[in-house]
Amino acid sequence: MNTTADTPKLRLEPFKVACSSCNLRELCLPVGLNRENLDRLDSLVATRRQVARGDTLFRAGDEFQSLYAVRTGFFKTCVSSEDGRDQVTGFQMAGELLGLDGISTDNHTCDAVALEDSQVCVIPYEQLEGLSREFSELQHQFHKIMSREIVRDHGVMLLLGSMRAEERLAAFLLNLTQRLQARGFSASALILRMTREEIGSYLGLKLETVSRTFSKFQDDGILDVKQRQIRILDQDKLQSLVNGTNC
Amino acid sequence: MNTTADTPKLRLEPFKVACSSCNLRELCLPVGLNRENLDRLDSLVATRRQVARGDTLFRAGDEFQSLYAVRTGFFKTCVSSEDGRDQVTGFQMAGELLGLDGISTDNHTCDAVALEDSQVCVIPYEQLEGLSREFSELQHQFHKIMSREIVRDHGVMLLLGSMRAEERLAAFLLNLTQRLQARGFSASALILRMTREEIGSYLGLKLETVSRTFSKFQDDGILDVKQRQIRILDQDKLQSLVNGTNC
DNA sequence: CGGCGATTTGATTCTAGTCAACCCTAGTGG
DNA sequence: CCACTAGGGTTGACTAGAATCAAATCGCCG
Repeated sequence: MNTTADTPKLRLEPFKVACSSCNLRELCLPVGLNRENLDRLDSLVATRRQVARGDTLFRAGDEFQSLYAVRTGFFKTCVSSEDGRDQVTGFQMAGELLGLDGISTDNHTCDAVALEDSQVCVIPYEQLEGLSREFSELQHQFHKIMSREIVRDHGVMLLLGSMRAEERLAAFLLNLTQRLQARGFSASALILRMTREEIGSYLGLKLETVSRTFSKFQDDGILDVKQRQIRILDQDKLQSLVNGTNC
Repeated sequence: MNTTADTPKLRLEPFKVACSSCNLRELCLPVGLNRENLDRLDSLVATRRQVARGDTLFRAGDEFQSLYAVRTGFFKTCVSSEDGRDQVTGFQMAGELLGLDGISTDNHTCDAVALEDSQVCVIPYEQLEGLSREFSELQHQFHKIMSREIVRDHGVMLLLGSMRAEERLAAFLLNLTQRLQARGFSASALILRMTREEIGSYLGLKLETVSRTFSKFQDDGILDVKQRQIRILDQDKLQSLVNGTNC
């Protein structure tokens, strides 16, 4: 969950930074594009946007115009029902796309909130459609990203529908560390960017239950928990909670 | 949930039936296509497949090659974790697409099982990508369908993460009748094609809880429940359960 | 230093899960 | 035609796990 977001250097980078030179290009939209096509994508993804911690990138109801690729920082997305209930539907880190929900009705259906000072690449959607008609690699990669989101959501449904609190938290932590590891961070230490309440909302638990479960993992020697700093002491035991291996 | 599936007439239709003459064209992939483009889509969606009740259209792990549009009948999709837990992720009726999950890894990630004798249109995916590069209406409609699936999944996450049993079942029934109504069926009477256990799996409840909740709705005068035949007696009360209006 | 939001922990309640028995209904075969 | 059976469904008694309510503590920021 550490990103380079908090190094002041980033702020001084030129406003335009090309996909072709982005260190996330192996994780983000450009996967599988050759040099020529990368250059064309660059011309599309021309602008960046800073989003300060706590600010929203977009809200439910906002007109949908662009997708956003997280460049640095960390986001949550949440939907809410008429009666005020709300549900965190995901946490997004560098290289992940935000805004796919907006395509269906031309309006966003969830809020995207920055959990730390963040920077996103703005991808005008109409232009993306246009470009992806021109070269199939981009088209295919974009479809894969949408499909992956669907598969991810099904995984969350499995978690919410059939796992107990400990299993949910274990699965959540393993998922986070896996994604962090893919970005070059440690697999065993992380700093949570979200509150217990946000974790709880994502996992379908109350914040007290999240807190208790962290404490239990600490007691069991699985984790070292210091507020939002987490160290995984026993990866195997965590994994076995998800698998149900030792139940 | 009544479709024309059980009229023997259908079986005698020619094997090829065009999207352009399909009565689902306002719900399915062809939305927004003009006549010329419809004809081109027809050439792509050339084959049908019958799936008998209880049979699988595809299984998790199967190679992904095609999407499927439900023409008649009713399906469920379910994912399962390594340890055997499984979760129904959706129920699909006429005009809805199956198989979107497969794009992400070129393998399906869930099982699609027919809950009644069904017929699907086979949409070869590579060809769909090709055609949607050629005309933007198809491309856009396809993207909308994927996005709608993501939005739908977020709704289910909200349901699983924050609703109580009664609210879940009420939301489920309202969603079903809404979709049936869009297909010309009654908004107040339906026949469930799935077992209590399958409903429970979808809603994150045990089958006993589903059964008890049906009974309670019956006692409260909200529903008339005769096995799988449901009649909605008090739509407003059902709606208010979802909204939390009268809690 | 004071205050606030976030977190932890304890005590209690309540919802849904578990286990078990029984009941329908449709389909089977004598 | 009817008894038999199996699978799905209902209901009851009890339990477990998470929610709720409440209080105390921590850590950060002005």
